Amino acid sequence: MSLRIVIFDDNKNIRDSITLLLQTVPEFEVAGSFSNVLDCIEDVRESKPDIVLMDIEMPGMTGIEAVRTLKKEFPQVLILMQTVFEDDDRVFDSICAGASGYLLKNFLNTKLVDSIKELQYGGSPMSPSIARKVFNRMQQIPQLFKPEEVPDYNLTPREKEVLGCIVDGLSYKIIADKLSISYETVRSHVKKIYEKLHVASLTEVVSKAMKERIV
Amino acid sequence: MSLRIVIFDDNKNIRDSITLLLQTVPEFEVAGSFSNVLDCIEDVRESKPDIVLMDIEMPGMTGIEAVRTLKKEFPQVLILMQTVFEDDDRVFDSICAGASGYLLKNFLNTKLVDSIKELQYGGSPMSPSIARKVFNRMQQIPQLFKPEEVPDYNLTPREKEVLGCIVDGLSYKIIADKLSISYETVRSHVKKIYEKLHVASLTEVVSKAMKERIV
DNA sequence: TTTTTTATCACCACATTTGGGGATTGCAGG
DNA sequence: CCTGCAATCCCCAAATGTGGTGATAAAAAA
Repeated sequence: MSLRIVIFDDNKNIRDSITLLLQTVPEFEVAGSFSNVLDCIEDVRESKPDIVLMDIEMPGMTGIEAVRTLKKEFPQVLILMQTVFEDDDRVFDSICAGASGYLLKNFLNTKLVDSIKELQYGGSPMSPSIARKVFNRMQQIPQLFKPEEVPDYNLTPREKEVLGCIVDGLSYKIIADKLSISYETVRSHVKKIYEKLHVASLTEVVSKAMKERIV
Repeated sequence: MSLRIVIFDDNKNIRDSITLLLQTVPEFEVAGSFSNVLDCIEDVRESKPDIVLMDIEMPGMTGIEAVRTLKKEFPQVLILMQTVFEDDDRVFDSICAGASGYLLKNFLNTKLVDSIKELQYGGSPMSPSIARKVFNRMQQIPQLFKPEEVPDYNLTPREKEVLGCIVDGLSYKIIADKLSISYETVRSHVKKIYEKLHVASLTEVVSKAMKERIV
């Protein structure tokens, strides 16, 4: 049983060379090839692909928008981004839009066929630098991935309140005013917070509090 | 120049076979091989590896804990998880702990050498099913990965560098030291940052920078 | 009931940051 | 060539934050 593939890319040369490349694999079938994604829903409805190769930079609508659209209409279709861009925005946008793989174009010749097979068998092929970006991003936002481990530091309610003000960038004086307590009291709370968070400056407090989403 | 690799795995057979496998590659050097991670800091300090292969299931301390520990002490060391587990918890825990790759053991023989090379050249090798998991997870939490509007504030490279240090909680003195510039220069940069971000204190800088993901 | 924790306040000495001025170099664009 | 700007450095005075060592009253836990 053959694997139906369609290509969206505004560059005819690329479409053609991809087509040629894919035709060297018996079980692949290029079911369509389009220069823009304006009618992508119709195109996909008619060509019934298993896998879509999607460029990002295209006239009219971007490939990323098209991914969003297609995934809503055809959730089972696997989409492989193939593009020259590797800025974070476009990479993560594509993934969040529903792409299942992200291949940089300089890897096209050597990796495209393998990547498509990997997609088919439940993988998510990416170029190495993309994979690293993904890892880094996941490490930057740890609390999203392990909602379990939210350190508590057992701050008291009042301390949390003060902490909130600090994170908002308020000075001790203003905090004292806002909470209707004395400057020295604010200081006391801050000292406790320092102890409990194991830090030694306001900037560290803000940084730690935001990273670990205590606020 | 050779690449130093150490292995943590409680199974001697596996350690030995990995060692044999790696020895077939001239530029690889197995700098150590340990059956547990209880002394991993010491082990790594002494063997000075570029890359650590880490099993998860080990007596005493898990490989995931070890990753966290090692990454704190030796941020530059790249860690490749190599394990039989592919439940979401352990996969994402490992990544968030600081691993730079995740290889299932049934891929060891065929992929280990390639994966290590990929790590070295800035990639993050994963077994296909792991990659798919990662994509799925990122798609589940889209709004947090979506790079909404990321205001730029046109900070200069140097200013961004200083900003990074501030967010890390460093004081002007330390920053000056770290960037090998004078205290007064740091101040100049900070003044500029204040202007550009429209803030008036370090805490506001940290807060704003983290909220808007400038860093 | 006694002890601990929480929230409040105070003082001193020291460190760090902030706001206000300037200055020099070197580089890129008009 | 001149202008603008990034990056480097300097000084002073004032504001703000930090570390240490207290204290008191009320509430919660033991």
